[in-house]
Amino acid sequence: MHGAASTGLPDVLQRCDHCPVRHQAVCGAMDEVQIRKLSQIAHRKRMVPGQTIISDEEPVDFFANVISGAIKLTKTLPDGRQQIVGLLFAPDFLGRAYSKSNPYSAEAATEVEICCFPNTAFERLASEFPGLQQRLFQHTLDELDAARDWMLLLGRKTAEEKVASFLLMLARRSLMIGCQHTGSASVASFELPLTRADMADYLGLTIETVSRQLTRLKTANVIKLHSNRLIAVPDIDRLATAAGQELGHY
Amino acid sequence: MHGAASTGLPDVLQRCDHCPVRHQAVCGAMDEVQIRKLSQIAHRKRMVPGQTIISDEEPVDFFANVISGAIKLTKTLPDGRQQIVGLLFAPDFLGRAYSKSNPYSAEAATEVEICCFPNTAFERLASEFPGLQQRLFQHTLDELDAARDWMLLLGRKTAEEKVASFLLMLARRSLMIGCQHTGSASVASFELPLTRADMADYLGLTIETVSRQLTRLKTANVIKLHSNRLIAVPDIDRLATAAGQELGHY
DNA sequence: CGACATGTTGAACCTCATCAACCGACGTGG
DNA sequence: CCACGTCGGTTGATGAGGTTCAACATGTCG
Repeated sequence: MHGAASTGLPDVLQRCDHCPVRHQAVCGAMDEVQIRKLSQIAHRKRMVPGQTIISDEEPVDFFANVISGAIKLTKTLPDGRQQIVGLLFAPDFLGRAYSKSNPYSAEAATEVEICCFPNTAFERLASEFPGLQQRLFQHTLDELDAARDWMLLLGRKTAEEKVASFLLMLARRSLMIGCQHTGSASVASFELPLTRADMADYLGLTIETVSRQLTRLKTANVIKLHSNRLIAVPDIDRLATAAGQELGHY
Repeated sequence: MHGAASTGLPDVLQRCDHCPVRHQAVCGAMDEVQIRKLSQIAHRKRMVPGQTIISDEEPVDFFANVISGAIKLTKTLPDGRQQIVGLLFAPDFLGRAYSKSNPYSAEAATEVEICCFPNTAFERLASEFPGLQQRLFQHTLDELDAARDWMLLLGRKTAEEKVASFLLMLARRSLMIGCQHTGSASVASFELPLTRADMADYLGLTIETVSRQLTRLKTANVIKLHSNRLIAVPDIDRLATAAGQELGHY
């Protein structure tokens, strides 16, 4: 249950140097000396789907990098209606600077592996090293952009556009990641990191509507559903059109 | 048309020292020496309702503090559907660090007065003075929280709750501001900074629905409409309930 | 005064939510 | 081994909440 320990190597040697997100996450801003300090306060954790990572009730005493899997940030109304306000993937950063209390909860959507740092130690490191702070700032700006994109989706898009937009986001992500390895395959295929229920909570819809729109997109040959979770996009431009983004930008 | 010039005083003396947001805006983090530097690169601007301040097309070469009025940040779909993704009031900061291009437009919603700084000079100041950068970071975190609150509203709230939530936000704002002067009046009354059309774009609704929900809240005695723009809230807790927030927190 | 912008109200329509039945996969216990 | 419940997902029927279209009211400005 503990990634570092399972190899038998001392933690300090094992960690960070072999970390898959060493150069993409916030740690990317740090040099060898810095990273050594960081690795001394870091430890990995595995979570199973549905497991709560942070709650909007209790104070949080750690930050974390996402190493693998997907984490959903959720907000809930008193009567139980829920909205996913953010989705965190591989090199993303979890946690809010300058505040112990979180206005939302974080929950593992899939199997998740994270790398945790105690609050205080990490903040001290950040104040010593402005590059780290700047990286956090940058990441927050990206999250803000994403949140505002999603506001447009939630407020103004139709159910079909919403589902298509979500798939488009994942398709682009999978192409981005894929392109580093292969040359370029314009056929994106990927696995859905969310259940229908989570998709509904992310898109401001119901489970049923999500399901229906998926089958609509399937019968229109915009996507292929190999299984409940496996999706292929033969023509990404058609998907973009279905998402209401008239080709070109982005 | 130029606030500083109209008094006949030299700009450097006039500016900042008498600025109404001197201690609340990002400049609040700066001491006398810093603020003198800042005042040398700053200049005020007035805008009329509807005037575009920054466009998502063109690059932006300035930051700005909002001194008075309301600014709306908007995103638009290719077919014209629009969503307001942020609203800026008096001590707020306009502009995005680390990026020339903006993913949204900014437009004056009311009469607006802003205090502009050229991009490069301001960023140099920020790098000299980490307190300023941190203040910007803080402000960005607040914007992110607000955006995510709004995602919950857009995705999960009913039309009535949306309108009530918007009014509640303004009511609380007016109480916050009012409390500094008067002791405490639990009767909030304020002026709507947005037209019905803008409210619709903010709430993900149509003009007609906004209008109808306003009259519903009026006939239910949750609010009083003195004119199209003037609102009074006799019992703010009832408004909070109508907004779907079961008393207490926030 | 008429033209125009802003806002309200009514009627018809449509998208999406709700309620319900059903399916297949999986795990568990008799 | 199979009956059983559960979970995630699909599909259908129905209806409500909001959009759309249209008429009208009000206020402002030339």
